Amino acid sequence: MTENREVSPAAARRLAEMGLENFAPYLMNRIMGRYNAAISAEMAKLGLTTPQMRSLAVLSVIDGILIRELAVYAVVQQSTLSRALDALHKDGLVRRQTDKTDSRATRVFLTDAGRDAYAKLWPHMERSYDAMFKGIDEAEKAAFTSTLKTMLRNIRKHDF
Amino acid sequence: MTENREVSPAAARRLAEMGLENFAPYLMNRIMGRYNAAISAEMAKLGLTTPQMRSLAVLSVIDGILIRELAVYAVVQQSTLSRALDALHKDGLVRRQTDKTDSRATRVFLTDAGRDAYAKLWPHMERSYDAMFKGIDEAEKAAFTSTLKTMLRNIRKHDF
DNA sequence: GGAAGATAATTGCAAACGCATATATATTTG
DNA sequence: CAAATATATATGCGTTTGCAATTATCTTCC
Repeated sequence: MTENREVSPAAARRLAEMGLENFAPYLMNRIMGRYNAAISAEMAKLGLTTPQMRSLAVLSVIDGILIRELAVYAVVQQSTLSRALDALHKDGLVRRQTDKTDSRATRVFLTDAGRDAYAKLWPHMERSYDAMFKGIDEAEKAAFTSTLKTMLRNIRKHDF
Repeated sequence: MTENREVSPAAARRLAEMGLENFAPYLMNRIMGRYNAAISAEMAKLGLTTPQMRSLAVLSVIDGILIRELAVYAVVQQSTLSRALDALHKDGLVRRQTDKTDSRATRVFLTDAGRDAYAKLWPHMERSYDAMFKGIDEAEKAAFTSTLKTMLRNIRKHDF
């Protein structure tokens, strides 16, 4: 059970040897592909794009966040986010406000209408979330989420 | 219409209550966002897009796969894949071949040059993979991957 | 304290994407 | 067995995306 071997280490195998179905990034892309497609199909009915719905979701947790931080949390490019916020603002769902101590920066806030839109959106996110974990007990789910947190800490470029 | 629930179950909480950092889809999107960005930055240097590199990776495991199956494995839309294969073919990395028993369908094969391209590509994928799991022991990694497999079975629309 | 460099957000533009449709072939059905 | 329906892939076209450049402000450092 040693981790280091003289020849190629356990992890250093080719994809074909370990099999696609044992390669976590492949599985995660497959799963998130489905999850995101399901959500965005629902969102399209409400007239929201993925960056828009992610912005609303993040803002429901951290209101008044800086745009550059929102881009990280929502996992969208800042230029894309900028345009998504334009659309959300035009629909009256968010408002932008220049930061008090740094006038280059902008904070984004949900309006009441934005909170209503999020309230419509969340049940869909929750349904997909529950579908993902169907048949997985709380202990396994907790362990899984804990591993995810470690992984995010491993590869993130920001402190959050 | 499914199981009738008198009150909201434990999972039926709003995002703000559970916190973004405990919401698995958020964590997975963050992690895969970084993973995919890291890989695609490397791939750009080799002149490959994400659909192209995913096609090569899948073909390294399942050569001669049907295009519609490849689209599922690579998690790309079929129209996008069709164009990605055009590019790969133009570069001599894959070849298309009409299926023997169904002349509507096309199978895709790696050429020798395609296999070489994949050989250059894999070390980058592997490095990111190892980075993700840094500090996570084999048992935890195995449990995590096992949960992923269950999740994929839960939400996939195909038998593979 | 002012020039040089860093950072925040936006925007122009070309490339990539996805939906809907087209084309060809298979399968089902009356 | 011909017509209707389904499936596999490709493509036309409008939308979205991402890179790079822009504008504005802040920070550093000589």
